[in-house]
Amino acid sequence: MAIQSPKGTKDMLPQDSATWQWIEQTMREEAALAGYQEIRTPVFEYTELFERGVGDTTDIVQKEMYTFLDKGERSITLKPEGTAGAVRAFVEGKLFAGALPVKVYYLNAPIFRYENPQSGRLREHHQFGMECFGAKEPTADTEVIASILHILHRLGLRDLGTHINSIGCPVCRPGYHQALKEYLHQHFDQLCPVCKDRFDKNPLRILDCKEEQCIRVTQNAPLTLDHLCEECDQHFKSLKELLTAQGIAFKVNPKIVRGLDYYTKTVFEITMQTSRGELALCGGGRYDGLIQEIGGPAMPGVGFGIGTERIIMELTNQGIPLPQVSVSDVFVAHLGEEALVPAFTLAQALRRGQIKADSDHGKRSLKAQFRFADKLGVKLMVIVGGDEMSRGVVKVKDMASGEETEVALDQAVPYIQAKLNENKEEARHG
RNA sequence: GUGGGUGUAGUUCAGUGGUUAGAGCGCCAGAUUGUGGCUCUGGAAGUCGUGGGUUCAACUCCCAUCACCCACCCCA
Repeated sequence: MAIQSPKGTKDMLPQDSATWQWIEQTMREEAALAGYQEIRTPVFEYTELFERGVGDTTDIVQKEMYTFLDKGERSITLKPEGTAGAVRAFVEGKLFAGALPVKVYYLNAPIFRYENPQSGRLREHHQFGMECFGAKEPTADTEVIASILHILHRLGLRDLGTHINSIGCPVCRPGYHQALKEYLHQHFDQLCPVCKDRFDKNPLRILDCKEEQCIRVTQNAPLTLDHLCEECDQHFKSLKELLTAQGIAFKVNPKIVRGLDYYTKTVFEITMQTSRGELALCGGGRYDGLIQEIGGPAMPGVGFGIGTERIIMELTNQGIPLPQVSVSDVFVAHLGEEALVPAFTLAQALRRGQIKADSDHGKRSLKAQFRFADKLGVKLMVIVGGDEMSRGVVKVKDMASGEETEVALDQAVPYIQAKLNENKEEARHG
């Protein structure tokens, strides 16, 4: 049996590369417009980074990390999310000492979580993320939300849900936890077994449970929004105003909790509709305590991560046409073995002339070369045959019109350049 | 971790115990002796996931096992 890719991983095959590159290009451009620069951090980090950053009571840390000991007995973990690594690099690179805020993005960083794969869920997936370090104002929250929505809009996606919430800060959270636990305690018997377990460890997570019995209990549970301190309340109000002023439609969803412990104040999700309900495309929020937790100065931050595979899933769901790129614009066919090298040489010359050109490496029949070239989607076919070679010419055939022209071999490159430009012009005006 | 489904040609799939396991698409060739798409004709291509069992006979029934897909939980 042939070796397969590991469970939950997926190859990006050549037929998908144009789609990925198009998405990446859009992300780069939109991030640059907002003043974000690229950052790349290692695929693996010391496990402690995620235990401290993401939080050791979260599902991610407790059961979903790819953790192993390296040969030096150090505990290593493959990135289960993008923010902690970016924050670590920000602190280690002492970027906090320079001009603030520092705004960075990471492009399709591989993210690993040990889960059972299914539709829209992989063990390795890729995330684009934007992080703004050193700005506590809600304009920063608005900026990152607006950027990702612009990206999704430019890709052609519509009807996505933007959900926001505020989960408070270390000032207001203890009071909220107490209120929530008091409430849940009265209905403890009605909770699902998993949530009974969560009660002590992470009561906030119970709000996110989808078990019917728990939804019934949590319907009337106290909300973080009703227990915000003055500062958090103002921040959230201001965020809502800013979003509205930017023309961004959103819904306040007081049940959004997020699966990472570092969030403070703003949390948000951008969701898509699937046959099985809503699925998060993008998740993010504010993390005003994280930079300090990781050993940096007390400094606020806000950002998000978005899964590229899920973007592609949604592009497909919405039937949005994906970019098709012709592999080659010109194919140089040889006729007879003696023409093989001259055809190859001409293809090389075309490439030096900035033309995407290809030729046959084998001894295929002219017909087979035509069929192959047709599948590549070439615009022009060049035929190098014995008859033409003896007269120092080649034939150039326009694949769309079928029209054939004889061209002197030493004029072939400029002729083809001109011909392709002409076609391009026609396409633009037609 | 728990439950459901599916494994047959390169691929998508048909095939409910009985000759030599089929089809569409793809691939190769011919019709067109130097020309693609459309059409027609022909051809190559299979350890029927793997291991065991029942049977005169197994792709088909039974058991085990592996892989993949889907769902729950949680998330991107």
